[in-house]
Amino acid sequence: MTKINKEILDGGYNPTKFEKGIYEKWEKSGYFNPDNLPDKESRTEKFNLVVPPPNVTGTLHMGHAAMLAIEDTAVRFERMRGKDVLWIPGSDSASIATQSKVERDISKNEGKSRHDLGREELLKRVNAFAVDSKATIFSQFRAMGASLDWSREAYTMDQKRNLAVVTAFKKMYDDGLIYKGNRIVNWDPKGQTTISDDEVVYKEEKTKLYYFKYGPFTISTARPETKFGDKYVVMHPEDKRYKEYKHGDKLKVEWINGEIEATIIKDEVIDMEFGTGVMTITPWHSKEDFEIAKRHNLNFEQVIDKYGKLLPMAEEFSGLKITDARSKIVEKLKSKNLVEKEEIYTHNIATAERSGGNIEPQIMEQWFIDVNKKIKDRNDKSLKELMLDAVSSKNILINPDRFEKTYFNWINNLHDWCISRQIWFGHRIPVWYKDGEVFCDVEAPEGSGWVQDEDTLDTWFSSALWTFSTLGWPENTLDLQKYHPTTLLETGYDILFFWIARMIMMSTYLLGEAPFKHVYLHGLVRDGKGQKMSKSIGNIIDPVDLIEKYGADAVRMSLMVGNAPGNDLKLSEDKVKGYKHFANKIWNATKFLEIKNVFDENVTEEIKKVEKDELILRELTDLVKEITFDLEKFNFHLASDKLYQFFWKRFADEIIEDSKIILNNLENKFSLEEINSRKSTLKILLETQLKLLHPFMPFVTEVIWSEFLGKEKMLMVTDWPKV
RNA sequence: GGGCGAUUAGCUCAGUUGGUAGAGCAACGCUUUUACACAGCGAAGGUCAGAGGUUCGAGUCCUCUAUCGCCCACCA
Repeated sequence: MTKINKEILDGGYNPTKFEKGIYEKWEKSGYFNPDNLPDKESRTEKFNLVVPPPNVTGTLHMGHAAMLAIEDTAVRFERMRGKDVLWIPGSDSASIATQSKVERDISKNEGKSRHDLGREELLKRVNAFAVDSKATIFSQFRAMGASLDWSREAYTMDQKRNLAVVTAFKKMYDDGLIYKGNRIVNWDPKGQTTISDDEVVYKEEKTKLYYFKYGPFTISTARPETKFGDKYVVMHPEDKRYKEYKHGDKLKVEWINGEIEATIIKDEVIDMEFGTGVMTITPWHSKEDFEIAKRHNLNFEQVIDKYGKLLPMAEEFSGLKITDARSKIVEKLKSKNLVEKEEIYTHNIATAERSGGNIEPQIMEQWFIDVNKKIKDRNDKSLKELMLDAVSSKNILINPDRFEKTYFNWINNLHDWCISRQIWFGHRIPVWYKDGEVFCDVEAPEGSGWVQDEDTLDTWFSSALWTFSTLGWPENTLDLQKYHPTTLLETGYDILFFWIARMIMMSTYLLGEAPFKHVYLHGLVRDGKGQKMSKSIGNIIDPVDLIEKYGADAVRMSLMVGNAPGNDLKLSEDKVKGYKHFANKIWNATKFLEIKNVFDENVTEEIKKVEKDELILRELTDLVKEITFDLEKFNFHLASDKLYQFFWKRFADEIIEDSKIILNNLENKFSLEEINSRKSTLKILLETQLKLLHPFMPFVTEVIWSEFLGKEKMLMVTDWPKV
C-alpha cells in the first residue's frame, strides 16, 4: 500500500526540514532497544557493541562523527538483517581532562584555584559541567542519526559503573594484582599528579648539553639542576679508558657544593660511544638511573620536590625552580672551573599529555597493577599473557590486522600500570586506613576513625571495564549473559593501548573471556590538507555545523567513502557538499518515478518482466550480494562508494534515462506489458537501493520510504534484501 | 635505534585471491530537453615513486633504494 504525500514533493531535498522529526519517530518507536524489535523471537543471532564513550569535556569532533557513522551503519545493517541488535551509548568522566578543563575555566572566570574551592565544591562544579557536556554530546549523537538504545545509557561514574570499578579493584587487590609501592613514576608538576607511561608524550627539544669535570672524569648532562646528589659515577666494564678504576672504588671529587665522596659503578647499559662514556646518576629522578641504582643496591636521594623546586640538600639553591636553578648552577660550576664545554643538541623531553607540563620522574608511593604476576584462576597466566593470548589465539580479530603487531610490541614492553592519580575528580580508591591497618572493600568499613585513600583512579581503569560494566556487571544480569562478549569494538587506532588493550586485560581476567570478537580501527580525521585538526591551527570542522549546512546523511557518507580501516581520512567541505548533492539526487529520482506513476498500486513486483528488465534485476541482485559481502567484512568504504556509483551512474543516468523512452511511449512502440514490466523494475530498483542505502544515509532514505512513499513499516526495521 | 604505513589523473583517494588502469572533486567543450544546473552529454588527463626479481602476465607477490607520515623505545 503506498500513500504518496504529494505536498513534500516540491523542490529538492531539504535535510533540516526532516531530520529532527525522523529521529524522534525512530526513537519513539522503541526499535533502538532490542527488547522492542519486531519479530523478536526470530532474531536468534545477536550483534552488539558499546559506543566508545566520549569525554565529557565539551563537544564532539569529526573523529566522533566518523565513529558514529561507521557504528550506526553496521548497527542498522544488522538490525535490518534480522539480528538482535544492541548498541549502548555512554560517556566518560575522563578525570584529568575534565577536571583540568573546569579548573581552567574557574581560574579564568573567577581567578580561583581548586584549593580555594576545596574538594567538595570543585567536584560539584565538575559534575555540573559533566552533566551539561553530556547533554550537548548526546544531542549531537542524535543529530548524526545514531540508533542507540538510550534506555541503557551509561556513564563511567554513575552508580552501576562505580560498583563495577570498586568490585574490580577489590578482586585485584585480593588477588595481589594491585599493590601499593614505592617506585619511580611519571610525576607531572604542572598537573600535580602521576600519569601512566602511555600518557607521557615525548617532544623534541633543542637544549644545551654541558660537560662538567667530575674528579678525574668528564661527564655530560642536560640537567645540571639534578646533579647535587650524584654520588655514583658509572662506566662500562669493558671500557679500556677507565680500566684502572674498579667497581666500588671510592674517590673524593670537588662538586657543586664542595667536596663529596663518589663511588665507581660498572654497568653494561653505558654506551661507550656517547660523550666520554662516563655518567653520574640521579636515581630519584630518572627511570634509567633508578634501574641502575636498583641493580647495584645504591642509595636514593630526592633532589626536586613535587612542585619542581630544589630541596634543602641543594643548599644555596634550595627553593629555586629548576629552570631558574639551571643557569645559576652552571655559573657556579664555571666559577669553580669545572665546566669544560657546552654544546647544543636535540633530545626528547617527556611531557604530560593533558597538562603539557614537563614530566619530573619521582620515587613515590603509588598504586600499581602487576602485569607479570601469575594468576591462579587463570591457569597461572599473568595479565600480560592473558592479553597476548586473546589476540594470538585469534579469539579477537583486529582489522586492519597489521595492528596486531603493534599490539604485541606494546605488550612485550609493558611495565606495571600506575593507576593512582592525585586529582579529585574520578573514582576514589576503595581503600581505608586506620592505625596502620589497611582495609579494601567495595564499601567503607564500619566503625569510626577510618580514613579513605586520597587518590583517584586513572580514568582508563573504568574505561577498561566498559564492555561488561555497561551490561550490568558485577551483577549477573540477563544483558550480561546475552551480550557479552560483545560482537564489535569500533574506535580510533590512537587508543589501541589506552583502551583496547586494557579492556582485553580486564575482561580476560575478571570474566575469563575476550571483551569482543572484532576490533575495527578507523583513522584520524584530518582537514583537506592532511593537517591534524586542532584549535591552535584553527582548522577544526564542527560536525554540527556540517550537519546543519549539508545534512547528516551527507556528513555520514563523506566519512565513509574512501575511509579504509586504519587509514587517516582527509575531509574537505567539498566532499560533504558532493554527498548532499547525492541525497538530492535520490530525492529527485524518486520524484520522477512518482510522476511517471511507477508507484501505482497496480504496478506490483509480480508483474512478468521482459528480458531486458530481467537482466537489469540480475545486476541489482549482484549489487545486493556485493554490498552485503562488503558490510559483513566491515568494508564500509567500498560498499558506500559502490552504492553511490550504482545509483547515480547506472540507475539514474542510464536505466532511468532509457526508461523515459518506454514510459513516455511517444511513438506507441511499446506494449502495455513492456511498460508495466519497466515500471515494476524501476520500483524494485528504487526500493532495494533505499534499503541498501539506509545504513549509510538513514534520514533521506527513511523520509522517502515512510513519508514520501507512505510505507507503513519504517525502513529502519524493514528486511534487508534477500541475497 | 625498532616497527608500521603511504607514494596510482591537477587535488582527494579506490583498486578484496596477480589477468588489457578507476571514481569523486577541479579544469575544458557542448546542452537550459517537464526528476534533478545540487543536472546531463562529451572530450582531456596516469611509463601506478625508482631499480631489480618471480610469472605467460604485476598497481597487485619478493628484494633493495628514495621521499613523506605515524607509533614505540630512548643516550646521559
